[in-house]
Amino acid sequence: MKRNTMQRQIILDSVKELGNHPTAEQVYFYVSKKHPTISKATVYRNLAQAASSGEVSTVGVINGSMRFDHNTSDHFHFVCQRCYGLVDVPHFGLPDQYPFNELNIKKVELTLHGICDQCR
Amino acid sequence: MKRNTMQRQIILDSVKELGNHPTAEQVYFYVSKKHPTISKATVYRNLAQAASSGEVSTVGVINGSMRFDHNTSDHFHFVCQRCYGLVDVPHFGLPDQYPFNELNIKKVELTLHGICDQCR
DNA sequence: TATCATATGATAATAATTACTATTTGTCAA
DNA sequence: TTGACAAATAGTAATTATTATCATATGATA
Repeated sequence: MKRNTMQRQIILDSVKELGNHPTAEQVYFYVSKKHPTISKATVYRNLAQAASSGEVSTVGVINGSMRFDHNTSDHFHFVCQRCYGLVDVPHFGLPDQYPFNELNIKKVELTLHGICDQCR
Repeated sequence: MKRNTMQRQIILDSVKELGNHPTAEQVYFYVSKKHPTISKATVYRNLAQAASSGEVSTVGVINGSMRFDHNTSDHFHFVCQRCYGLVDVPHFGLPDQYPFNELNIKKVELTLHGICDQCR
């Protein structure tokens, strides 16, 4: 059965505290400050676990690294093609009458790609 | 200036012939049959180039590998969370009046995740 | 055909992630 | 509270996808 470890708690808290769609590496760096002996494998393991249980969500792989998201409510993303920064975009209802409704949809992922204000 | 090489041609043809959202590795395997001495780096290089020039499109990284798409017209995707198979989903118009219209959108990526018929 | 910039092939290097394993630690029952 | 044990951790090796490097080859152009 699942156990409650301090590492797990710190990792999940850190994702929330970081806020902005961090990579596993960034979570590791942040967590290391509070818990210097934590292993990178532990961070990866817990993030993967939390993602599969729905405690955090994933945005997908951007510029080679998976991006995690503390916000598990329905929303979409904008990603800058230059700096790879991520911005939340509010969810909007998708039509119900489209052909993909016959599929077994578990998750809808909508990502907008472009150049952010800072980068233009 | 850009040159027309046999390798480049074979690679682009192969993406079209394969049809179904191959990885670079799968393109390499397929291309190798026609051109046994081709280098994997050449395949990666040409796919990246073709993607940035718009000759092919990319679906994103799925299960650790970038998936390429010969279909450059506007459309969306369904990806099976078990077998990682990809299916095209017809494009539908997205609303114009949403907040993200103030952003500099170059590309809209919509991916549905679920379990495909074969896998259920 | 000579020139030269660009592409290729072969392979090394990198980066992200996962696998492995000895050790530690929550949890639960007595 | 303690003992037992399944599950998690730390540390590190291994894997996998992709990119970098560079000597050689080859399209394109004059």
